[in-house]
Amino acid sequence: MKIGELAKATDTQVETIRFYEQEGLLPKPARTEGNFRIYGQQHLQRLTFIRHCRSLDMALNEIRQLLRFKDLPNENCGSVNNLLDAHIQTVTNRIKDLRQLEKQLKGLRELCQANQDSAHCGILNELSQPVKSL
Amino acid sequence: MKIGELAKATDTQVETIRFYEQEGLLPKPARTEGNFRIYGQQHLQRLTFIRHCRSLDMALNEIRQLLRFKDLPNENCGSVNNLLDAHIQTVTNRIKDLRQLEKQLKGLRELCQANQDSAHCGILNELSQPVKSL
DNA sequence: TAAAAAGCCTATAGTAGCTATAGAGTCAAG
DNA sequence: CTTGACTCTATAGCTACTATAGGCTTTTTA
Repeated sequence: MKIGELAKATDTQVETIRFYEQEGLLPKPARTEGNFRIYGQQHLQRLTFIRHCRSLDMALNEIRQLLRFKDLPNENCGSVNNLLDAHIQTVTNRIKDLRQLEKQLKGLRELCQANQDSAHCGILNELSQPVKSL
Repeated sequence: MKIGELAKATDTQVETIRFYEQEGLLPKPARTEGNFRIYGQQHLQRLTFIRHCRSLDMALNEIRQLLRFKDLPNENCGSVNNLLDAHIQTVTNRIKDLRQLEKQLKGLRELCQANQDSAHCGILNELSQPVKSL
């Protein structure tokens, strides 16, 4: 399978695949005589794994760790659980932050309902004040 | 006021201030004989505005636009409202995405409660499957 | 008064995870 | 045999900073 086919099969950009190789997430594949990369089922599976993790917003470093566990099938998988728990916590925290932010933004938005001139715009005036919270 | 004082007054890193200058968000200040930057009240106010916007997670480009409106006090501020509305929408969407993600991650986490060996870990196995949704 | 410490300067590279570009080579179809 | 699609490497760009190196200025301390 050439890189374009692998790209289609995993819904990934060609450049991204080369980038993962460079990052050591995907092993270097064999090459044709014309120097084209040739991939097999193992690559397909590994890239599928990576993309699935990315769709869950995991960092490449987290994925690197998960791949290490996958490569050592006799290891205890408690670390996988830990990693996932930590990631869930990160996401939960981020949601909390964003909700807070949303509230602030909506409050700010209410300061100017009319279309007046900038000099009297409640939003611009408020933004000129020092940050209070957050 | 020297750069360090401005940094303290606005709770900003010195490097960040120089970066804003380079980006054209802060006007170039006067210099002392020894080539140190000297800031006045205007700089303080402008940086306060920028930092306030950043604390609301606005992009530098959005801030650039807001600054333009601020600099033209006779302009109609309808664009300010539009910009803010768009930003609120972005944040709201991001929250929605993250909630969905959180759900998926928690579902994934339930696939492995025990500490077994990696080869039988429900999480690693699931991650090896192609992405279905999202 | 001299030396040490703190602060400032510029220029450059690194962070994350790609995306885009340039310029060249390879391959299949018409 | 030429066109077009695909591939190759190397490099730069994106965001918003942060960090580093190496050198100057100013302030503090002995």
